[in-house]
Amino acid sequence: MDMDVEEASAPKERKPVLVILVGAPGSGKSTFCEEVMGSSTRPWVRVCQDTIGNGKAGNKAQCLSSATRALKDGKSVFIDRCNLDREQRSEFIKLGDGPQIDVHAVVLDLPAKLCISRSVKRTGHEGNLQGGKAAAVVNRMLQHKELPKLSEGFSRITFCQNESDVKNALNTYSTLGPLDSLQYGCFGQKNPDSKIQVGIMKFLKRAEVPVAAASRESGIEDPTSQTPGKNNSCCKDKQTFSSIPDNDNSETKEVENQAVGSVDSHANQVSLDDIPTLAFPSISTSDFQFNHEKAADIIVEKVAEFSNKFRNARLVLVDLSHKSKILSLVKAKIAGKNIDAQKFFTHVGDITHLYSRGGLRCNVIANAANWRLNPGGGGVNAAIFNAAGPELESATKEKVQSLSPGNAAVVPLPSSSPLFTREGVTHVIHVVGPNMNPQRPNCLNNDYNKGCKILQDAYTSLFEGFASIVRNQTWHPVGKSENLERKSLELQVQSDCSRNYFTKTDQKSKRDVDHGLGKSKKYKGTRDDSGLTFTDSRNENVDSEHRTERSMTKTWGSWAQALHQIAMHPEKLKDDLLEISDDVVVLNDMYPKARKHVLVLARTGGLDCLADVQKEHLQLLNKMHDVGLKWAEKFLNENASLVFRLGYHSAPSMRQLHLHVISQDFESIHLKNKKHWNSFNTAFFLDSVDVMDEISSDGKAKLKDDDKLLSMELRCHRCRSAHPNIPRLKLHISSCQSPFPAHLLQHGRLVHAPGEPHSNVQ
DNA sequence: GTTCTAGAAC
DNA sequence: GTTCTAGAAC
Repeated sequence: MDMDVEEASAPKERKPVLVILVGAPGSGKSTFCEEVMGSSTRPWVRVCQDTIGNGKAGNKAQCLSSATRALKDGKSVFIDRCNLDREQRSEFIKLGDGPQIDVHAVVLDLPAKLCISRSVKRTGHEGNLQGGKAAAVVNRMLQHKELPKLSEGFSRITFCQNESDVKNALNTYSTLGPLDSLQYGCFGQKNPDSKIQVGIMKFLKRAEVPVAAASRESGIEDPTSQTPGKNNSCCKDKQTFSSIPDNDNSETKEVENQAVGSVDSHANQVSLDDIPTLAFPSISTSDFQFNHEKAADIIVEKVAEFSNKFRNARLVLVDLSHKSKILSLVKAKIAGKNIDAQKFFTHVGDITHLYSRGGLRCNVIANAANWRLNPGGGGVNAAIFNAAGPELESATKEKVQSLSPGNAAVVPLPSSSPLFTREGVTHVIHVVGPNMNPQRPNCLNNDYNKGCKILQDAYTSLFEGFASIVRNQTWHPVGKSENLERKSLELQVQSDCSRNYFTKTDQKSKRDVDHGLGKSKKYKGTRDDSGLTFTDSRNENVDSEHRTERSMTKTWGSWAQALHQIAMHPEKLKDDLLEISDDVVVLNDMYPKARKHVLVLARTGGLDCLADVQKEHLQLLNKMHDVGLKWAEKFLNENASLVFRLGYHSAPSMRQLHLHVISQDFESIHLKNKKHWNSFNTAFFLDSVDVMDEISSDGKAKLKDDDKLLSMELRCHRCRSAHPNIPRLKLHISSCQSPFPAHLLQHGRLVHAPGEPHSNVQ
């Protein structure tokens, strides 16, 4: 890297650092300064407003001039005052103008209770803030606090939210020698993962997995889940730092400051992560009882080794709890290393729900597997196998039978796996680490020489496996075992529609080619108005005849023909269809909008949509309904917590009458916009039972094809609460336990497992 | 149907 | 600056 060159050629320069402490009275600012100054080899000056007037309180101007003098003398400076709002900080930040001084913030964002109790207890405080009045002052100050952002002009911000964070920060600054400088960016905040620069995004677009990149949703946070009155400042801020000369970290980098208030919830995370990302649990430290300190050293070592090798990929260490020891250890150890905070960070959350619950997009996850590679045991292994469904088990078996400690195996996840559809995970990498637990096979009996070596090997294999995925996905993102349906469908339609290709898998590359060839003109409207007939034939050739009055409804684009082609020639795709009979074809929706989402496709020619359906088709509707029910019941046997709804879109986008059988969790990364949601959750969606009634009594269905329905506000399908955008809606529905509206509970509109309370569905 | 983009809206 | 939407492409 060019950094090495710089280090070799440019001698390190003595560079003062201006540290602006941010914290309420009692947060420990003065103690922090004193401790650092007591052990640092760097000359420090503490500028304290409480004592600057000859031991008595002074004013801001005095502080500013005192700090200026010290910085001129080449000394590093602590600004020891509360600095809780932006305005207070701004003038001090200006002292760092120019490249010669690094301006840092150290935020002592400790619980208010703690600050208050310290303030109340202390005597002889320099600022005379002690005893009873302290509580009121601290409370008032904290109500108005504004956490610092990089955009204010800081080159580094360290957030401390508990004593251990403070210790780490103390250590960082105490050991900062006169010639050292610290890495730029935000550290220690609860949600370090997050957005990446748009420019980088564009650059990455070509190298990504289509499904993982399918959505650009972000902003996942649910105001309804916040305690009212609590600080809900999930403010995001991006800042690009251009090169700063004479600094160890003089590369251009963009970092994000995500100041998080007192709400301690990973659900607050905001992410736009289309970059290849490996999420991995700590290997061997759980059930295999590997020493945490040693494991943390190895993680840091291996991350340092690999993270810089990845140009456009990220590694994320995941654990379930904020209290995770291994996360704290790694965070502490990584602080001193020169590792880009965007290429590696830690994340608190469930590795099987990183996207749906944490907003963190990871296309690859690592599994702390057992040597048999079976779903047994507990912890991460059981959770991942469970979440990925039987698909992972079979895909794993196909690939490898067993794995010895220190090794990893990459398994592409079939597209039918819930982890694929819901979370965008395309690969699972099984890793087996060393075992120190005598209750488990292959115990190393505390031999850490061997153990460390094996753990190092395990991480090497894991990261190399990830690297191979990243490399291979560059231009052929859909792997062999992934989404056969899509591929076949593409072939099918290509062969059948001689003029208009419907290529899905190939879309990206095709688009790129198109740029060179120029775009075809749009051809909606007149030219396309030839076309469709409605005889009862299955011969697609009838399409080129004339239209009858009943079907003046719609003009179908080339892309909308896929289902029609399947209905006409299901045998060509038989391996990818769930069921074929004389009347219907059943298939998985290519872009499922829920955990289970299948289509029951009518095979009758000329039946493009509900508008075309008449009394004569009643028997067919009944049949479609029965087949749909049968599949719903099959899925309910596998997972009794699901709830299904069967129905039609008033105005479908795809030609050929099809019944949606869709589970009501709507957990899918393919559900991306208002139209998607509203097409299943407004009157636009017509329940199959109602349609059959209407056809039976009136000979036609009451269509609700008003476009307004599709652009209606987003409301939860259970509790009817409104949500401002899709990410927030999804977050809400992932936990909403309200019963379904009464209307849906009637007339068999919802299908659930016998005995399963429909009000308590996941 | 999905994807991408630009520009509006926040 | 980020997020959302609409329009156009296929």
